[in-house]
Formats: sequence, structure tokens, C-alpha cells
Amino acid sequence: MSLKYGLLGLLTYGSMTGYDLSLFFEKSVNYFWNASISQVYRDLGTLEKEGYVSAHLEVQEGRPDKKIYTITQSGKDAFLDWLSSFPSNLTGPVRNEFQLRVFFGSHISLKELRFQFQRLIKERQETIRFLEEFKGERHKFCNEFTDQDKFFWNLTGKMGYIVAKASIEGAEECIKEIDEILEQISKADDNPKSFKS
Amino acid sequence: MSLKYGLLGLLTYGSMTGYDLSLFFEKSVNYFWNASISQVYRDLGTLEKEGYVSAHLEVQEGRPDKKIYTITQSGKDAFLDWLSSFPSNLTGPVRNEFQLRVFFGSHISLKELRFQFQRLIKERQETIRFLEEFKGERHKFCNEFTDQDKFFWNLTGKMGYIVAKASIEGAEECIKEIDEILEQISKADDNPKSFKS
DNA sequence: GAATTCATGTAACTTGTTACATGATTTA
DNA sequence: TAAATCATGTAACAAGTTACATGAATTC
Repeated sequence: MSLKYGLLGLLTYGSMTGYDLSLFFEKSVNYFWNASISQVYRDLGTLEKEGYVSAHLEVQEGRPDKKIYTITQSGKDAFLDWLSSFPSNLTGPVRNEFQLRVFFGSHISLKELRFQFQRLIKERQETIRFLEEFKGERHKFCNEFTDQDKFFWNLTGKMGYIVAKASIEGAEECIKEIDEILEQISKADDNPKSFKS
Repeated sequence: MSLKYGLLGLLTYGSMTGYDLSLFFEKSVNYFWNASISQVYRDLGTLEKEGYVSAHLEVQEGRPDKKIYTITQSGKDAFLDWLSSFPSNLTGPVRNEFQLRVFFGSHISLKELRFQFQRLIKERQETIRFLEEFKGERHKFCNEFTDQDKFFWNLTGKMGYIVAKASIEGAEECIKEIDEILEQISKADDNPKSFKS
């Protein structure tokens, strides 16, 4: 999916600059959607050409002028078309580099792999911290947020929390299995499986 | 991350054609890594230019000749460098289209959103079915698989299983919350929150 | 007779990342 | 005095998708 729909969606809450949009991404939906600032600007340009957003300048002194983007009717239509569509792969991208690395685990030592699982746990713990810290605080970034929006934000948070918790549990179980083999190795140097410790 | 390391990794198990590689992806690691056939061919070309793989032709009659790729020493080195490195984002891509759609849930009806959660559940159930069906069967695709590789495959399976289960649980909880509001709406038409049923 | 499998790719396009450039103001 | 913030982008590159092209053999 393209970043465009994310931009259009945020612009339904109110007009914003490219800078605002990228801050919004970074500080709110960042745990499931990130956007690099240069791509935001490029895609806003495309959206403008397509007529999905319009822009006007706000002159400032001592700072570059603000270019404020507003979603147009055809932009709203395109956004709603996307939102109510049911694409074949709705659950998100398939690619998971971590899983691929585990799959190739026989090429590194068990201790190295164990360390990577621990890093995964740390990252997911940070996600959880982010979600807890952020509960109900996103009105900082957009005043247009209503109780309804809060409800949907909380649903994403709930999903994110449960999946992050599960990742941690899964990683802990994997570490347990690794430790069992490490113990076997330390007990008997003539072990049959000959894993790299 | 680039597909290249996935290709190099699979080629450590044995020499293969581009066609074999794309079949391998599709029928084994597909639940956490997919690859389009055209990209496989293109990246194999790049890898050959870079000296990470070498190729030789196997002439066939009635069928196009096979171009069999073999990983070189420098390819193995590059693969191991990647595998033992610790990139900033090891846990996989951040983008999750499903979460973004939920975030914008106020723009569609609760019934539509409920339906999307049910679709998520179905997709994750299929992942689980795939993982159960596939346990220990990947030697179909590569005879070089050892007990050690089986162990690491099982770790990816364990992670995938736990996360898929959690997604289903999360989605069910979200559906519960949606249903509570739908009930409120059906009981009182003058509800204060005025959600779209 | 139509679809699938085997086996190769090219071309055009979209999407995402990284590095660079500008330049005043504010904070540490 | 160095850095971060505000605010705009461009250019080059890397990665991923979709459509197209070839053509025999096999399966439904």
C-alpha cells in the first residue's frame, strides 16, 4: 500500500503541512506506520497533481513559508474507496527479517541467536512502553480528535499490545529451547547434534 | 532488507535455478517472506555481477535450459556478514496496513470494520493451518536439510504460531468491543456517541 | 480445448531510503 | 558554540510489483 492513503487519512482531521504530517506519523502511528519526511513531500506533490489535495502558502518571517495542504472532495472519495475496499492482503506485509534470520540460524552460533531473541524482546518491550505512555495522549497532535477516534485508536493499541506481548512470550520460549541445547552441550562435549554453542 | 540475502541463504543449502528458488519461497518461508519471480531473476542477475553467485547452464530438450546458480565463497561471506550483523530494525517492517485501517475506522461503519476483523481472523487461521500442515515437511524442497535446520525452522514456526494466535485473540477482543457499541446503538437510538452502525 | 507446469527473462512503474542543500531561530 | 527545531525540497538509488513475451509438455 502507498503512503498516500495515510496522508489523505490524516488530512481528513484537518489541514496540515508536510512537516506536521511527518511529525504526526513519528509521534503517533509510528508503531505500525512510519514515513520518511522526503517521501511525505514527494507524495504530497503527487497528490496535488492528482487533485486529491490543494495547497496554499502561509507567509512567515524568519522561517520558510508554510505550505498548508487541504484534502479535496475527490481526495476524500479516493480515501473512502481505499478504506472500504477489501484487498487480498489486508493483514499487512509478509516480510519479517527476524524470522528469516532465525530460519538461517544454523549458520551462526546459538549464543548469537539467543542474543538476537533478547534484542527482539527489548524492542517489543519498548513498543509496549510507547503504547502505555501514549494512551489518550494523541490529541496533542490534532485537536479534531473525537471520542470516536479515541475508540479506534484504542483498538489499534489493543491489537499492538497483544501482539507485542505474544512476541515476547514466543521469544522467551525460543530462548528456553536454545538454553536446553546449550545445557546439553555443556554437559556432554560428545553430544550427537553438534550445534555451535 | 533486500531479497538478496534470502536467496544467498537458500543457496547455502544447494545449487538451484531461479524457478526453484521462487517455488521454495512460495511453499516454505512464504508465511514470513514472499518473493515475486521476476525479482528473483533480477536479483540473481545482480548477485552474479557482484560475484556472489556463479551460474552454469543445463541443456534440456523440449524445455528451456536450466540456469543453475551456485553460491561463491564471497557470497557466503556476504551472507554471514549480514546474518551476524545487528541492524537497527531487526524485528521486521513497521508498516501494518490493517492497523492503519482500524485507526481510520471512524470513516466507515462499525459493521464494515467488524467484517475486516473477521477477515483478519480467517487469514491468521490459514497461517496456523499452514504451519501445522508444514511441520517437518520442508525436506521436499531441499534434501540438504539437517536436524539442526529442522530445529531452526521449528523456532520460526513457534514464533509464527504464537503471534498468529495472539492476533486472533486480539481481533476477537476488538470485535467484542465493537459488538458492545452495536448493542448500545440497537437498544437506544438516541445514543450519545452516535457511531455509524 | 483450456489451464497449468516448467523455465527464462524484460520493461515500466511504484514505493521506500539516504544523502544533500538552504537558512534563520532557539535551546543546551 | 554546537545542536536541535522549523520548513522546504531534489537527486540518486534500492527494492518491490505488474504486465508482458516465449513455447513445449502435461493435465483437466
